[in-house]
Amino acid sequence: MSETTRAPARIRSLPSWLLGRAAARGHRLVAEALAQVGMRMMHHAVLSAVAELGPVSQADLGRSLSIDPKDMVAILNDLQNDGLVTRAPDAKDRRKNAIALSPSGKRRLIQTESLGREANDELTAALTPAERTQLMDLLVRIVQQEEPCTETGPGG
Amino acid sequence: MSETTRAPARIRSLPSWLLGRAAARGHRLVAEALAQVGMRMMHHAVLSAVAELGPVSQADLGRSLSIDPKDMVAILNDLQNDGLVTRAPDAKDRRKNAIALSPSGKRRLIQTESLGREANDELTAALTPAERTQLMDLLVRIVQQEEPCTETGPGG
DNA sequence: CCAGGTCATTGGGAGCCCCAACGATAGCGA
DNA sequence: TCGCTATCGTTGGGGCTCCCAATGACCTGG
Repeated sequence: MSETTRAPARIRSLPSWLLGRAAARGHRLVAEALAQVGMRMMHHAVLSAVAELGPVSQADLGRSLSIDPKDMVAILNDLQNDGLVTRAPDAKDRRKNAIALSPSGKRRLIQTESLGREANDELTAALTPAERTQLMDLLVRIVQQEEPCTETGPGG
Repeated sequence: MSETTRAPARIRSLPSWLLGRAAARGHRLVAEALAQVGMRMMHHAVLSAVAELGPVSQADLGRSLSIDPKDMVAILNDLQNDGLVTRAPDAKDRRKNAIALSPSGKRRLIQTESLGREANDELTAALTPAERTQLMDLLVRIVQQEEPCTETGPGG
């Protein structure tokens, strides 16, 4: 078979298709890396978000990361069972849960951030640092199309 | 509302995350567009690939598009039921099915290609044509990392 | 003929995404 | 105070993509 099982140019020329393929590879690499510590991409994302946003409700967490509330429950159950986050009722608003990072969570986050970086380095191995920056810029502009603003005041 | 439901910078800085978000938006846009003719992204991809590769086996199709054989069966069942492709046993190799485009499929493909283009234009609306080209180039290089060769000999 | 590989098909399952509903709570106006 | 509306966490169902395994039919090489 000199046959090119090669790829249809018409499909390949669609950004949506390439994005899907590239995202699939990125997900695979990150998932493999995080599996070393028994975590998934979403686990790491939530852990990282909690670290940055401080004690935060599940709803805010979900909006920040575009995670479905249903999935958020499962993720936080996992993280809580592993002692990586605390889930306490918010005194000011008893509907909310205040999600915060535990000491274990801090330590785990250091690991997962390192693993995530490695995986992303491999993902973008074919790119120069400048190209990687360029890629991020382009992707941000694509993604931001669907979250027009939610402008956050600068002085918190 | 000084909504700081804003996004964790640490996660946002990961190419894998941005790729995932961008791909999700791309998939959503394309899926919405193709739903107008009762098709999904994979349907269009297969249809387009069949048009380019001519009569082709399901296995080759799957390898070209990174589609699981299991999913390929379902997709081709749909396309065949809609009369868009023909699925005939290959005379040379009776294991294979020769998938080919029907006249209806040709017409449908024209529609779906148009719809796909529109959706991708919306997806990349924030980008200049040059930036879009740049994005494609970067994505191609990321994706090609995992399909090293399949060398189609030039001098065949 | 036999062994090993490929092909289409079937099955199970994981992970991410979307929609809908529920009880509990908060905020507001009457 | 009583409703009304909205949000929060939770549960349920379902769709789409991707991965792994197995089967019977078929091709190739020995």
